[in-house]
Amino acid sequence: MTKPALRPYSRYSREAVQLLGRSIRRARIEKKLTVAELATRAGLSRGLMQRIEQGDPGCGIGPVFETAAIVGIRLFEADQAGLSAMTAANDAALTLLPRAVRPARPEIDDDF
Amino acid sequence: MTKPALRPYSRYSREAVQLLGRSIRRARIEKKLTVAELATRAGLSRGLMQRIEQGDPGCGIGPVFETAAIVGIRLFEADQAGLSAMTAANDAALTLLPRAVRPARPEIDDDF
DNA sequence: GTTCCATGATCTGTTTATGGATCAAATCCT
DNA sequence: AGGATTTGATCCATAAACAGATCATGGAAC
Repeated sequence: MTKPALRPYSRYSREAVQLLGRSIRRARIEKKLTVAELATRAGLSRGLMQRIEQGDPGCGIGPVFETAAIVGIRLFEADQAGLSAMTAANDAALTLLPRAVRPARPEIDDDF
Repeated sequence: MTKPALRPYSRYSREAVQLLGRSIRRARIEKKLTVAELATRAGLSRGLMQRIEQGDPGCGIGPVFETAAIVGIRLFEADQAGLSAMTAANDAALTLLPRAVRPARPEIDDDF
């Protein structure tokens, strides 16, 4: 009896998390780093490091991104400057949008 | 007295998490979705949805990636097929690497 | 083959995230 | 401006993540 998933993640996001984890593992091995070594560098436990590499969706996004950065994986295909630029652009776009959303009426069709 | 961060995240990973969160927010508003609506679709609470958009590194990577996917943000700039391809390529590369890492000797230089 | 060590898995206790409710403030629409 | 509602923030109870230790297995180097 396999444990049912607590949350029904979509295939896309599940695969994305796993890809990131396995990419970290690959980069770690190529750099000849031990799981324990990488965990220490990232400031987390070996157990968590293993879960990250296995693609556990329950892992905090902070620790995952941190280890990815340490082994040299670029997020959003951008370096530090690139991230700042994207952030600025995104924030600029946000100022042009309404702050609160008024959901479109479901268009009730109740006269028949 | 401000609360010291539990974990010292690098600027890069911190900014990456924030960028993802604010990108989700932007996409959500552009799609005219309410925080509550998006939370429901993703199967999580409104409170967590807010933290995700604020770039809280403590949020699970699963919920974050899931909401990103729902609002149409592509992870690793790849669609479903792209993710599968990248996963396959990565796994192939992994088979060529040693499974266990033997850390390089510190190269002790003790004869002088 | 033998030895050493990395890895995988499991357990326990503590910390933290998360859900759900609530309230005030901000904002959108008429 | 007025009314409705989204949003932001906070609180509490519970579930889950995380750290740390331990044991068994398997791979790497010799």
